[in-house]
Amino acid sequence: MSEIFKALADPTRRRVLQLLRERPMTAGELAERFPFSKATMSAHFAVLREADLVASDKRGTTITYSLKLSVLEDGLLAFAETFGIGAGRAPAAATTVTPREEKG
Amino acid sequence: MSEIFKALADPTRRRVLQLLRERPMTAGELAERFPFSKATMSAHFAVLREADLVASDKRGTTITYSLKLSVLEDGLLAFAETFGIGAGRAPAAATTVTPREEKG
DNA sequence: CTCTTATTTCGTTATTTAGCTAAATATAAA
DNA sequence: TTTATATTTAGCTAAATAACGAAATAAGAG
Repeated sequence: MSEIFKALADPTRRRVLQLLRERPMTAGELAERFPFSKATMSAHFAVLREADLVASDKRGTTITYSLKLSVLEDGLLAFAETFGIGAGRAPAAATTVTPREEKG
Repeated sequence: MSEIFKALADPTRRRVLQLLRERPMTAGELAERFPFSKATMSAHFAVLREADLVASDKRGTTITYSLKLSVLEDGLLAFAETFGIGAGRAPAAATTVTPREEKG
Protein backbone atom coordinates (compact mmCIF):
# COMPACT_ATOMS: atom_id res chain seq x y z
CA MET A 1 0.00 0.00 0.00
CA SER A 2 2.69 2.47 1.02
CA GLU A 3 4.66 1.55 -2.06
CA ILE A 4 1.81 2.34 -4.38
CA PHE A 5 1.16 5.71 -2.80
CA LYS A 6 4.85 6.49 -2.71
CA ALA A 7 5.07 5.72 -6.41
CA LEU A 8 2.07 7.94 -7.11
CA ALA A 9 3.42 10.79 -4.99
CA ASP A 10 5.83 11.86 -7.73
CA PRO A 11 4.38 13.74 -10.72
CA THR A 12 6.94 12.29 -13.12
CA ARG A 13 5.92 8.78 -12.20
CA ARG A 14 2.24 9.61 -12.53
CA ARG A 15 2.91 10.92 -16.02
CA VAL A 16 4.82 7.78 -16.91
CA LEU A 17 1.80 5.75 -15.90
CA GLN A 18 -0.45 8.00 -17.96
CA LEU A 19 1.77 7.50 -21.01
CA LEU A 20 1.71 3.76 -20.51
CA ARG A 21 -2.03 3.91 -20.40
CA GLU A 22 -2.04 4.60 -24.13
CA ARG A 23 0.35 1.82 -25.05
CA PRO A 24 3.41 -0.03 -23.78
CA MET A 25 6.61 1.87 -24.39
CA THR A 26 10.31 1.20 -24.10
CA ALA A 27 12.41 2.80 -21.40
CA GLY A 28 14.03 5.00 -24.03
CA GLU A 29 10.75 6.13 -25.56
CA LEU A 30 9.48 7.07 -22.14
CA ALA A 31 12.70 8.77 -21.10
CA GLU A 32 12.87 11.05 -24.13
CA ARG A 33 9.51 12.54 -23.15
CA PHE A 34 10.97 13.90 -19.92
CA PRO A 35 13.63 16.50 -19.22
CA PHE A 36 15.69 14.16 -17.03
CA SER A 37 18.60 11.87 -17.66
CA LYS A 38 17.95 8.27 -18.62
CA ALA A 39 19.54 7.19 -15.38
CA THR A 40 17.10 9.29 -13.41
CA MET A 41 14.20 7.91 -15.40
CA SER A 42 15.50 4.40 -14.84
CA ALA A 43 15.27 5.03 -11.11
CA HIS A 44 11.67 6.13 -11.52
CA PHE A 45 10.92 2.95 -13.46
CA ALA A 46 12.44 0.97 -10.62
CA VAL A 47 10.06 2.58 -8.14
CA LEU A 48 7.11 1.75 -10.38
CA ARG A 49 8.36 -1.83 -10.68
CA GLU A 50 8.74 -2.03 -6.87
CA ALA A 51 5.11 -1.01 -6.52
CA ASP A 52 4.23 -3.59 -9.17
CA LEU A 53 2.47 -0.89 -11.16
CA VAL A 54 4.32 -1.75 -14.38
CA ALA A 55 5.49 -4.90 -16.10
CA SER A 56 8.81 -4.96 -17.92
CA ASP A 57 9.48 -7.11 -20.94
CA LYS A 58 13.06 -7.41 -22.10
CA ARG A 59 13.41 -8.05 -25.83
CA GLY A 60 16.91 -7.95 -27.14
CA THR A 61 18.42 -4.75 -25.88
CA THR A 62 15.21 -2.89 -25.24
CA ILE A 63 12.90 -3.11 -22.28
CA THR A 64 9.26 -2.45 -22.85
CA TYR A 65 7.20 -1.24 -19.94
CA SER A 66 3.47 -1.67 -19.70
CA LEU A 67 0.92 -0.47 -17.20
CA LYS A 68 -0.51 -3.00 -14.76
CA LEU A 69 -3.81 -1.22 -14.56
CA SER A 70 -5.44 -3.88 -12.43
CA VAL A 71 -2.82 -3.45 -9.73
CA LEU A 72 -3.42 0.29 -9.68
CA GLU A 73 -7.16 -0.24 -9.72
CA ASP A 74 -7.19 -2.87 -6.99
CA GLY A 75 -4.86 -0.83 -4.83
CA LEU A 76 -6.89 2.34 -5.03
CA LEU A 77 -10.17 0.52 -4.67
CA ALA A 78 -9.00 -1.45 -1.65
CA PHE A 79 -7.90 1.75 0.04
CA ALA A 80 -11.04 3.64 -0.95
CA GLU A 81 -13.22 0.90 0.43
CA THR A 82 -11.72 1.21 3.89
CA PHE A 83 -13.17 4.72 3.83
CA GLY A 84 -16.48 3.75 2.31
CA ILE A 85 -15.52 5.72 -0.77
CA GLY A 86 -16.64 4.84 -4.26
CA ALA A 87 -18.29 1.58 -5.19
CA GLY A 88 -18.06 -0.08 -1.79
CA ARG A 89 -21.15 -0.56 0.37
CA ALA A 90 -19.74 2.02 2.85
CA PRO A 91 -18.85 -0.24 5.80
CA ALA A 92 -20.12 1.09 9.13
CA ALA A 93 -17.83 3.60 10.74
CA ALA A 94 -17.99 1.66 14.01
CA THR A 95 -15.35 -0.82 12.89
CA THR A 96 -12.34 -0.06 15.06
CA VAL A 97 -9.25 0.58 13.02
CA THR A 98 -6.63 -2.10 13.50
CA PRO A 99 -3.45 -0.26 14.49
CA ARG A 100 -1.18 -2.79 12.84
CA GLU A 101 1.96 -2.21 10.87
CA GLU A 102 2.13 -2.95 7.17
CA LYS A 103 2.61 -6.54 6.15
CA GLY A 104 6.09 -5.58 5.02
CA MET B 1 -2.35 15.77 -6.07
CA SER B 2 1.22 15.02 -5.06
CA GLU B 3 0.47 16.27 -1.60
CA ILE B 4 -2.43 13.92 -1.14
CA PHE B 5 -0.44 10.90 -2.28
CA LYS B 6 2.55 11.94 -0.21
CA ALA B 7 0.30 12.18 2.82
CA LEU B 8 -1.14 8.74 2.10
CA ALA B 9 2.27 7.20 1.53
CA ASP B 10 2.93 6.99 5.27
CA PRO B 11 1.16 4.24 7.23
CA THR B 12 0.96 6.33 10.38
CA ARG B 13 -0.88 9.05 8.52
CA ARG B 14 -3.25 6.57 6.90
CA ARG B 15 -4.07 5.23 10.37
CA VAL B 16 -4.68 8.72 11.65
CA LEU B 17 -7.18 9.23 8.84
CA GLN B 18 -8.82 5.92 9.68
CA LEU B 19 -9.17 6.95 13.31
CA LEU B 20 -10.69 10.25 12.28
CA ARG B 21 -13.17 8.38 10.18
CA GLU B 22 -14.89 7.25 13.37
CA ARG B 23 -15.02 10.65 15.00
CA PRO B 24 -13.05 13.87 15.33
CA MET B 25 -10.26 13.63 17.88
CA THR B 26 -7.86 16.01 19.55
CA ALA B 27 -4.17 15.98 18.73
CA GLY B 28 -3.48 14.43 22.12
CA GLU B 29 -6.08 11.68 21.76
CA LEU B 30 -4.64 10.77 18.39
CA ALA B 31 -1.05 10.96 19.55
CA GLU B 32 -1.53 8.60 22.49
CA ARG B 33 -2.63 5.87 20.09
CA PHE B 34 0.78 5.82 18.42
CA PRO B 35 4.22 4.90 19.69
CA PHE B 36 5.75 8.23 18.66
CA SER B 37 6.37 11.50 20.44
CA LYS B 38 3.74 14.22 20.32
CA ALA B 39 6.18 16.35 18.35
CA THR B 40 6.48 13.67 15.71
CA MET B 41 2.73 13.24 15.57
CA SER B 42 2.30 16.97 15.27
CA ALA B 43 4.47 16.88 12.16
CA HIS B 44 2.26 14.15 10.72
CA PHE B 45 -0.80 16.28 11.41
CA ALA B 46 0.89 19.14 9.58
CA VAL B 47 1.36 16.98 6.49
CA LEU B 48 -2.30 15.99 6.60
CA ARG B 49 -3.26 19.64 6.97
CA GLU B 50 -1.00 20.56 4.02
CA ALA B 51 -2.86 18.04 1.90
CA ASP B 52 -6.12 19.48 3.20
CA LEU B 53 -7.18 16.01 4.29
CA VAL B 54 -8.06 17.15 7.81
CA ALA B 55 -9.64 20.21 9.38
CA SER B 56 -8.35 21.55 12.67
CA ASP B 57 -10.56 23.31 15.18
CA LYS B 58 -8.86 25.08 18.03
CA ARG B 59 -10.98 25.30 21.17
CA GLY B 60 -9.20 26.71 24.15
CA THR B 61 -5.96 24.81 24.46
CA THR B 62 -6.96 21.73 22.53
CA ILE B 63 -7.04 21.24 18.77
CA THR B 64 -9.61 18.86 17.37
CA TYR B 65 -8.87 17.26 14.04
CA SER B 66 -11.53 15.92 11.75
CA LEU B 67 -11.38 14.05 8.48
CA LYS B 68 -12.21 15.93 5.30
CA LEU B 69 -13.57 12.87 3.60
CA SER B 70 -14.77 14.74 0.54
CA VAL B 71 -11.26 16.00 -0.18
CA LEU B 72 -9.91 12.45 0.02
CA GLU B 73 -12.77 11.17 -2.07
CA ASP B 74 -12.53 13.88 -4.73
CA GLY B 75 -8.76 13.50 -4.92
CA LEU B 76 -8.81 9.76 -5.38
CA LEU B 77 -11.74 9.87 -7.75
CA ALA B 78 -10.19 12.60 -9.89
CA PHE B 79 -7.01 10.58 -10.20
CA ALA B 80 -8.84 7.31 -10.81
CA GLU B 81 -10.89 8.89 -13.56
CA THR B 82 -7.81 9.84 -15.54
CA PHE B 83 -7.21 6.11 -15.75
CA GLY B 84 -10.78 5.18 -16.46
CA ILE B 85 -10.88 3.45 -13.10
CA GLY B 86 -13.98 3.16 -10.98
CA ALA B 87 -17.13 5.15 -11.56
CA GLY B 88 -15.86 7.24 -14.48
CA ARG B 89 -17.05 6.56 -18.02
CA ALA B 90 -13.52 5.43 -18.98
CA PRO B 91 -12.35 8.32 -21.18
CA ALA B 92 -10.77 7.23 -24.44
CA ALA B 93 -7.12 6.33 -24.14
CA ALA B 94 -6.32 8.55 -27.14
CA THR B 95 -6.19 11.70 -25.02
CA THR B 96 -2.53 12.68 -24.98
CA VAL B 97 -1.23 13.23 -21.52
CA THR B 98 -0.33 16.83 -20.85
CA PRO B 99 3.29 16.81 -19.67
CA ARG B 100 2.81 19.81 -17.43
CA GLU B 101 4.12 20.37 -13.96
CA GLU B 102 1.83 20.53 -10.95
CA LYS B 103 -0.01 23.77 -10.43
CA GLY B 104 2.07 24.30 -7.31
C1' DC C 1 1.14 36.70 38.01
C1' DT C 2 2.12 31.67 38.34
C1' DC C 3 1.19 26.95 37.32
C1' DT C 4 -0.44 23.35 34.50
C1' DT C 5 -1.96 21.36 30.21
C1' DA C 6 -2.10 20.94 25.12
C1' DT C 7 0.18 21.59 21.15
C1' DT C 8 3.55 23.28 18.08
C1' DT C 9 8.17 24.87 16.82
C1' DC C 10 13.17 24.47 17.02
C1' DG C 11 17.49 22.20 16.54
C1' DT C 12 19.63 17.88 15.68
C1' DT C 13 20.38 13.34 13.52
C1' DA C 14 19.77 9.43 10.36
C1' DT C 15 17.61 7.92 6.32
C1' DT C 16 15.59 8.41 1.91
C1' DT C 17 14.90 10.67 -2.39
C1' DA C 18 15.65 12.87 -6.87
C1' DG C 19 18.83 14.44 -9.67
C1' DC C 20 23.51 14.19 -12.12
C1' DT C 21 27.71 11.96 -14.68
C1' DA C 22 30.36 8.08 -15.48
C1' DA C 23 30.87 3.25 -15.63
C1' DA C 24 29.02 -1.35 -16.23
C1' DT C 25 26.07 -4.72 -18.63
C1' DA C 26 23.75 -6.91 -22.32
C1' DT C 27 22.54 -7.54 -26.92
C1' DA C 28 22.91 -6.92 -31.83
C1' DA C 29 25.50 -5.87 -35.90
C1' DA C 30 29.66 -5.66 -38.62
C1' DT D 1 36.38 -9.24 -31.76
C1' DT D 2 34.99 -4.53 -32.10
C1' DT D 3 31.48 -1.16 -32.21
C1' DA D 4 27.10 0.78 -31.30
C1' DT D 5 22.77 1.02 -28.79
C1' DA D 6 19.69 0.49 -24.72
C1' DT D 7 19.38 0.28 -20.12
C1' DT D 8 20.81 -0.16 -15.47
C1' DT D 9 24.11 0.39 -11.64
C1' DA D 10 27.49 2.97 -8.96
C1' DG D 11 28.92 6.96 -6.71
C1' DC D 12 27.98 11.54 -5.62
C1' DT D 13 25.29 15.83 -3.79
C1' DA D 14 21.43 18.50 -2.17
C1' DA D 15 17.11 18.50 -0.38
C1' DA D 16 13.33 16.29 2.00
C1' DT D 17 11.57 13.20 5.63
C1' DA D 18 10.78 11.02 10.06
C1' DA D 19 12.18 10.68 14.44
C1' DC D 20 13.75 12.71 19.05
C1' DG D 21 14.06 15.94 23.25
C1' DA D 22 13.83 20.59 24.64
C1' DA D 23 11.97 25.05 24.27
C1' DA D 24 8.19 28.09 22.99
C1' DT D 25 3.26 29.34 22.78
C1' DA D 26 -1.50 29.66 24.18
C1' DA D 27 -5.13 29.24 27.28
C1' DG D 28 -7.46 28.11 31.45
C1' DA D 29 -7.14 27.64 36.76
C1' DG D 30 -5.79 29.36 41.04
